[in-house]
Amino acid sequence: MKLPLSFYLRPTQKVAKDLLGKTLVRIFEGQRLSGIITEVEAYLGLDDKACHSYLGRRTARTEVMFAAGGRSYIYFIYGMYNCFNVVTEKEGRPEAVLIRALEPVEGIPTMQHLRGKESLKDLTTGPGKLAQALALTKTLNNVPLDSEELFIEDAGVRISSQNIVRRPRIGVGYAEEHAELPLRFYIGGSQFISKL
DNA sequence: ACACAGATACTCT
DNA sequence: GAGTATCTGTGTC
Repeated sequence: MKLPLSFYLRPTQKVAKDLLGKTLVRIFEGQRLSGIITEVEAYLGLDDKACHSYLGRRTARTEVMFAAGGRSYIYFIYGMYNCFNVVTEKEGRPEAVLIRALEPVEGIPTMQHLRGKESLKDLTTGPGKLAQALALTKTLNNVPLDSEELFIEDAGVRISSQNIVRRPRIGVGYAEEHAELPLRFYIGGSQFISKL
């Protein structure tokens, strides 16, 4: 079943861990494209130098993060890729979870076409890759995650906390003393991780 | 198995 | 104008 919006109105690190094993679903041209979430990163708002909303930076781009949890935050990066996040916490607390990798489940041929790649392992193992595979673009920024075209389901997969690996986040070297915080979470042993 | 450069355009200073 | 929560192809060991 679809996760209720209340799922997202909780501390960001809890939401991040609880997202592992859930199924991200995108309805694209009437077809279900989906995958099990295997890797995420938490971005902790005002006090987090790696976060776009650090110190309350409020711009056209970051505006979504200030809304109540349960919306999509999709931003464009490196002139080529999109990254998909879920906004967490209550209104006014600009925090989010970046979805970094999926295990592809439904609509694999369509994902292969959207990516221009065959290999299952190259389909959704990275934030830019999975956004491309699920056709997550600017038009899906700031939509509620109980909408028709984009939502997250609980398919009953349970990940024990013993099987969750915590590591520093990827690509946030600019964040100085916050760069090494262990805010990246992934399913131990999964083949569908962006990097080990 | 790494390591590095180039692509490419939006966002904010 | 500078920097970017990335990916890919190419080169070298």
